[in-house]
Amino acid sequence: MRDEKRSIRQQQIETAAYAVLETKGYGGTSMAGIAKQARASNETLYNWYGDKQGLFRALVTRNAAEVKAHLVEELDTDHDALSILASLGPKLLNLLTGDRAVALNRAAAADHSGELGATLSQSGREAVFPLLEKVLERARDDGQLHFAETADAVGLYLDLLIGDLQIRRVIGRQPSPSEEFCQTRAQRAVHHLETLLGTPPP
Amino acid sequence: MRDEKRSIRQQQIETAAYAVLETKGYGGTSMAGIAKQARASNETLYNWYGDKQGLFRALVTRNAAEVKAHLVEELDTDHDALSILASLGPKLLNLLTGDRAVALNRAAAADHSGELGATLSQSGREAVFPLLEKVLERARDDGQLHFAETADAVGLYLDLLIGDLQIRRVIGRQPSPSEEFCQTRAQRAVHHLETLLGTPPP
DNA sequence: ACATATCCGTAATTGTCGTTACGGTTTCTG
DNA sequence: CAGAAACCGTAACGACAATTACGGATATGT
Repeated sequence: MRDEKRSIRQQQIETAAYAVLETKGYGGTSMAGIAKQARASNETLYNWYGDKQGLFRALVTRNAAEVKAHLVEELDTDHDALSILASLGPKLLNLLTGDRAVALNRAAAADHSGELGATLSQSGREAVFPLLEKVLERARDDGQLHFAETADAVGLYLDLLIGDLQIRRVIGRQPSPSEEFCQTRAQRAVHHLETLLGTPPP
Repeated sequence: MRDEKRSIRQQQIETAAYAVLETKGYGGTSMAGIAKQARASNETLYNWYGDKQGLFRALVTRNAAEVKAHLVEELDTDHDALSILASLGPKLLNLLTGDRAVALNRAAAADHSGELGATLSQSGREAVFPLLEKVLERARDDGQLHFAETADAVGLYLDLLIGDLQIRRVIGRQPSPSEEFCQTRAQRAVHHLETLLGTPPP
């Protein structure tokens, strides 16, 4: 009962942190600003998260957990592999180029210690990667795709899906993509993947 | 004679700025730090560049000019289009993921005004794009590639070439790629482009 | 209801940054 | 060579951020 309240409050604080981050940018985000936005006190922020970096670490890890949960949900079906990719791709693309992910990437870019970047990557790309490996290997078992190195195939898929969209989002040169855009782009990625890996090498 | 000295001094100052930027990160880069590293005075920095943003704008535009110069040099040959891509790709990839470009992208990510990002993109991707369009259209004229929308083809090439390498570099999760890595990755991009666009649609 | 731990609002502390100002020195110009 | 202009080194100023501290309010457990 006690813990639930705290958990709710943390959600509120982290939501407030995103709000400040998305409107004022990383440089303009201060602990005091987050506290005011959340109607919380400085003391609470420091008691709960230790320091500024700790707060952002919490944002990153929680976000990553949510991303992974979304994807695992999609994965635990017995649909055929390529149709899994078709439904998973848009969701993944949407998550990776959404406002929250972009704000976190900006924070990681500004963090010279590299810790945020490491956390973001470990719980982002490096958590999604093995899931995609499973999907693509299932596709290979079904004879839909042919490749030798699973990691290369996953890398190719991610290149086709994400491309340089994320970096362009991060430097502010690309608006948040629409749902349809993610749809068509994910379809294109699967289509190209089929063309490139659909026929066995001689 | 006066201008030459100033130009040399500006080079030194901007080199110093990169040095600080690459070792201390964007957040740790101050005007005073750059001045000290360049053995210049604060006053000179402000007289020449106006303010901090002006200095970074100068870095971005000068960097972009150099990138474009490198590429145009490559382009003004009469080699066949795909072999131009083969020699241009590694160079482009090297420039985009090199330490300087990464530092600038981090600066752009931290700049909430979006101005640096706009300048970086306009003089980077948006300057390279038309050059690549010319190359791909030459390939189409020669019957090597087939596509309807030139912009889509260029986008596909860039996705295959760059992928999410840049964003991973920017968040500190990917070391600066080696020359050979850029070579093989660029070759892979051309190879896949040929597979995807090499045969005319029905 | 009471004692206690927690939280809010606010202020203090300390440090840094962007920007401006200034005396001394070097460099150009005529 | 004299005067002017530009540049260096350093300091000053105001703003703001991270972090800590504290009194009053609020919720918690008994």
